[in-house]
Amino acid sequence: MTEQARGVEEPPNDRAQLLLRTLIECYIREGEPVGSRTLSRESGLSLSAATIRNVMADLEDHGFVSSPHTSAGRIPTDKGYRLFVNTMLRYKPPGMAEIAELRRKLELRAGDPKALVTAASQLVSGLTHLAGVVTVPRETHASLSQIEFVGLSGNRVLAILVVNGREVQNRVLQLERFFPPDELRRAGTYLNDQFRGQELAGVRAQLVKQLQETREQMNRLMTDTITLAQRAFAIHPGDGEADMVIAGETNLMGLAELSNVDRLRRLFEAFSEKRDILHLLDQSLHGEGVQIFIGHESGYTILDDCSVVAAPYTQDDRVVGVLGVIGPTRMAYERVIPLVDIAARMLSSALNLRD
Amino acid sequence: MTEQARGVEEPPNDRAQLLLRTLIECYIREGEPVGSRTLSRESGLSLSAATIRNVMADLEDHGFVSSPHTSAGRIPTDKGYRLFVNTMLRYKPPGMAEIAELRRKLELRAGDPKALVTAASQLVSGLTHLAGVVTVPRETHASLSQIEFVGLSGNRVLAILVVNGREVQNRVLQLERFFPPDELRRAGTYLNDQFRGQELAGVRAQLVKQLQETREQMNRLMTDTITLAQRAFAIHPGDGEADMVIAGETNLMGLAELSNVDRLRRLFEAFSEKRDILHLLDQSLHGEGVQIFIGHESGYTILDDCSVVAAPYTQDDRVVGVLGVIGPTRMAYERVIPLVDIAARMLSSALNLRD
DNA sequence: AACTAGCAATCGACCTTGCCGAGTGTCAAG
DNA sequence: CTTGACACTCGGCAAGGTCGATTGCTAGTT
Repeated sequence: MTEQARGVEEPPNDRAQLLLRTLIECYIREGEPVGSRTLSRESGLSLSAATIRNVMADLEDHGFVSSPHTSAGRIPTDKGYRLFVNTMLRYKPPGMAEIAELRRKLELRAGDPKALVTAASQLVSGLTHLAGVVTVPRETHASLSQIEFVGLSGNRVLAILVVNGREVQNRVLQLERFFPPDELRRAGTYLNDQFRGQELAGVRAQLVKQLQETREQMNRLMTDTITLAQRAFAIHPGDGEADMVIAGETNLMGLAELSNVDRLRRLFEAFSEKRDILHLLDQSLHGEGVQIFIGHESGYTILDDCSVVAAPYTQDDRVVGVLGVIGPTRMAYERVIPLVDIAARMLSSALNLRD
Repeated sequence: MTEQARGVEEPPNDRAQLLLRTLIECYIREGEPVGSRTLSRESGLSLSAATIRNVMADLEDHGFVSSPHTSAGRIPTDKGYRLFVNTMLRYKPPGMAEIAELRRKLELRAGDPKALVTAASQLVSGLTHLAGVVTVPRETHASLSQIEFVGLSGNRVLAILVVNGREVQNRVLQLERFFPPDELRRAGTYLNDQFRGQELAGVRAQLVKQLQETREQMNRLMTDTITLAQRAFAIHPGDGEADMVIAGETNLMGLAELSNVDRLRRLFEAFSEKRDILHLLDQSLHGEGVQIFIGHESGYTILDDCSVVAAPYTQDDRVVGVLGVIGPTRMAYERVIPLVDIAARMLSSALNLRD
């Protein structure tokens, strides 16, 4: 029994790999099934079409390529793309001009995370002609810089939290009783003195503890202050769950592989639902560097025939979000992957720019 | 010379109108060109197909219908739809269940304009199976309830404006020098005493006047306070220009009349550009009640084959935005128009709910 | 043993043809 | 003014045919 005959999952030999690479490059370029004659011309090897057919039959047996029907060349399978991406990709880094544009447009928005994310999404979308997607940074470590209370009409109070010295969060609290302005001010001063510079999560924990201790002493004023603070520091809707910004979805329209209108609609609905896409991107949060999900690998049938290339980005050396693109499986990986990589780095550095 | 022969723009006679109405109702229902036999069956008049053909020829001469080609029935032109909508529409108001759903889901979000607008957009989109679009309320009259300053890192100061007793605006100001906390507090107290309850625009004007008067007295502290305030009340980016929320764009996919992929893409690009759509909706801001733009009437070629049904909504008896839907010219006007009307009223009342 | 050439078979893409049905315009008769 | 009859037009559909590309296989070559 030869190795071949056993039909196990060993990688194909060098020649077959070269041919697979040529085939995938051709297919990505042309978008049409590649036949043996074309490969014989383009591979660089001086092999006849007949020989190539034999190799192709092997590759098909091993599941790297498939034929849409008898007598239309071969197209890569997800497994074929995976091998291609893993072991035989020749990266083409973006040109200096593109890098410069990225840097310029991102640095322009340094200091405003929301604008940065939007810009990054639009930039990668524009440069790749695919859909760009960036999750908004999650507040992993949110240290309290300042808190203020402002009385609104009725029993409502506006809590303003300044976090990490630059981001501002507003929370409107509906309270049980009216708090006069000076009481609000006193509460603010107390909290600022007590908790400035600490993590929000930690503050919450301490407040609970204090509340129990103080309640025993029946100090009404203190209890109220702490209750007020607890409300302000309560988990905010949207605190934990991430959000994302998508740009250039329209680039996906008119792509041959998504010509099925119904599939395209479901894809767009997935974009506005966000849930599945976010779950997928979450997986890139852990793991370093560029992650690539090819076709069914994502696990979401909506993304069949689509690939996702994503890279985490950091703030203060912690991963806080993911930048990536979504496009057809047949995308120019050799250009997209380095671009996503660089864009994620630039976004990180723009996020960390202090002003 | 008979009236007919003069070929002027007089409306067609009753019978022709009835036939036109039947034709349009048929076409909206079926989506296919309507022939003379169908009309003869459905019109209720006992006329033969031949007679109807004569009437149709007249209607075509007057530009109310057109034939895609010889020997395919007739379809309405924009002008035909216009006459239909203006003079012979039989409204079908939405059912109680739908009205109840609208009211419930909107009242749930009373007090949060942004959430209201999003919900309204999704609701009308869902009920009509078209794209829902709502402009966010413009702050026509913004009376200052309260202003507070919070020092941030560096020379930056966060200004918090509470407007109309409920809406909160944050503005980060990059200042020339450092303002210590007590100076910020004094400025806040001064401005609150001076301007509480006044219109933002008025405040701006008064500040300019005060600045000139005070400058002559060389009161450094006062000048600085006023400069600070001026910055806080400066025209905010996005203050003047409106924004909007679109929901259910995907409903437009797969509609026969938008099957042209390229047209669909341009339409979606117009959605994300927003500019043209906003201009169009602006026209509905003035004018009362439901406005309808049919096909080319909008003046934007992107919206050819599309109609826009929109109605302004109010806050404190002033028009502050527009609620509407975008769909194919061939839409069920008799259901959509009353729905948009009611939805706009409900949005108004939800906006005016005090809590 | 590896490679190649040749060949038949297969299949999709594309075009033509013919035909059907739906629809129109016209005309003469009622 | 209405009607039925007739000729004509056009899109859609199915059947059939050609063309080209590609494959699998086999037999021959290096």
